[in-house]
Amino acid sequence: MKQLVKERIIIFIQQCCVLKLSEDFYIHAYNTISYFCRMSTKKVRVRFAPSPTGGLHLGGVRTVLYNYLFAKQNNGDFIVRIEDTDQTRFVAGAEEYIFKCLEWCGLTPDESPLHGGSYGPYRQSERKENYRKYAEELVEKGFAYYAFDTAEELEAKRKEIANFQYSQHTRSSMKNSLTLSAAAVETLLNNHTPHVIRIKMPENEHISFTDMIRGEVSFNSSQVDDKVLLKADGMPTYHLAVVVDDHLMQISHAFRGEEWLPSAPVHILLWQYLFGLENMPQWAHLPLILKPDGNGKLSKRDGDRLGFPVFAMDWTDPKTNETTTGFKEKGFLPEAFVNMLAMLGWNDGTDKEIFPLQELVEKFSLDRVHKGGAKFDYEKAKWFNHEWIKKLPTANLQWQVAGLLKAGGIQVSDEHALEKVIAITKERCTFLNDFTEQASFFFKRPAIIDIDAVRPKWNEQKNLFFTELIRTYRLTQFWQAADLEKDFKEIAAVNTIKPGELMLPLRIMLVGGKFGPGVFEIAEILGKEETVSRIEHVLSLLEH
RNA sequence: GGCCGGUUCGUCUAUCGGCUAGGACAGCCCCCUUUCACGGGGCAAAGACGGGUUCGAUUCCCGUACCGGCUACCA
Repeated sequence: MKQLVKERIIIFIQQCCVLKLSEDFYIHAYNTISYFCRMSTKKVRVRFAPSPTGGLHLGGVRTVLYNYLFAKQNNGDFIVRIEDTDQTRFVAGAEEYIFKCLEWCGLTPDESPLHGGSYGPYRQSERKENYRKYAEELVEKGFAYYAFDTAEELEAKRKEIANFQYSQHTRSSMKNSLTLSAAAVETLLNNHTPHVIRIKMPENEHISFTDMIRGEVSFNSSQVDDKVLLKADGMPTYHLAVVVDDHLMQISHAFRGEEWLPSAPVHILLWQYLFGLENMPQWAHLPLILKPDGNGKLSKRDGDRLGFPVFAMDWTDPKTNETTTGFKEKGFLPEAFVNMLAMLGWNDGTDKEIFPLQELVEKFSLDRVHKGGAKFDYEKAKWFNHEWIKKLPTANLQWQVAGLLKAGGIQVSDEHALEKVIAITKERCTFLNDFTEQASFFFKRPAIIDIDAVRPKWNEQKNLFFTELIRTYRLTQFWQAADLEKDFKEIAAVNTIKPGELMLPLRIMLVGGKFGPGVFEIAEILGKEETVSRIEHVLSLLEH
């Protein structure tokens, strides 16, 4: 059935050609129709292809996210392929780190070096043998050539000619299989002379494709240089590797950052030469995430400079031993981090901003992804986190807060109390780490008491009030916030002191500082003994 | 410089030719709250510019400006 439709479409296209419609029309119609043909037949397979050279940038995580959302929405596979073709940039631990970040975000790959799959290996360094034959096939077909120029020679050229590019305009003056005799090339090759394989960009050819986000994008091949496909060390460059592996791994849709747009014509040509355009994945070039101030791509340095994380998790550079704080360690919830990233360049068309991952899977659509880059707004990121802390059920926060308190030397034994504490403090926590300040005093008498907030206005009358309060609290049968407040106000009235004069002292006695939830709610959770004891303690401090 | 892409409040964005241009973050003010928050209400704040097309352009087209990306045997 599908085959039949396909054949009819081809006939239609041929008729269009007979009608002498413009070439652009033909190309566009072909792209569109072949896209639909593939959509109906091919399983959705997407890939995130990071280069393990350091911390995982938030832009990278967003690319992962969009890949993931698209795959899951279409019952497809999400693959992680490690692009480690540059051996000079190998960084120990970077790969493991990437997977830890993905795990934290809850974006689990279906296939990867860690998760397995039937299209492995998933590290390009382990697929080295694959690439040379494709590069040589291109040479044989006349679409590529050997180049023997040394690094020094190239550097000299660049010095000599401003904006030098190895291209159809300059290749005739270089040392390559197009300028050298066949015998000379043969000799050089036999002598294992270091060489690369470069694509031979055709002259004045119109190259275009339909980007899922930007629509039709076109280039003229004369403007594109002869990119290296296979390096002297036998490793492929990104250009060759991405095409070969996307083909071998049956990738149906390829998402990547906008910075790749200029090299798209190289990839398209490679697809055309090697595997056929009809098998090429659909491209989507994602908008960039920009610096909040000034301009340009957001970088790790901007985070350092402006005081916010850029990496998903803490990253320690193995060379300098320097650690860069990540969103996780800063106190972000993965739900909030993912939600925030999703909204940086996408929306569902309504005013809704808070989305759990599952809902993103359902609602995500590429045609609602923005074309323009977005400046990163840390304030908004914090807002997302705050919203998620408030939204998440207490139970989901409990173990994390317990961990935080434990790190601060507080072992929580009363789970029920912790639950109550989280419930009444979470609205004032922007970061998970804020729970340390907001919750600690419930379980441990405050080490620092802001006595100066009380002392200036302290007097004997107040002293008597609190003494009486202690007496009353000791005797009370009901230890509920409402009752405690009632008793408090009654005693205040009898002593003719405004409750307002006494609330802050009580807060300081129980909390240590001017923060926290309602003071009687705090007392309720602290319990009779602890509340009375803390009041007595501060009272004794005030006597001196 | 060349090529490619982009351009709505300070920021993220809505609008798929009818706009008194909506929402959110941040800012400011008020209410609630005898802490800090949460919450509620309000204020201020935008279509880069110039041409077309159209009864009507933020929306479509073309220029210009500006911003960004790329221009490595890095990804």
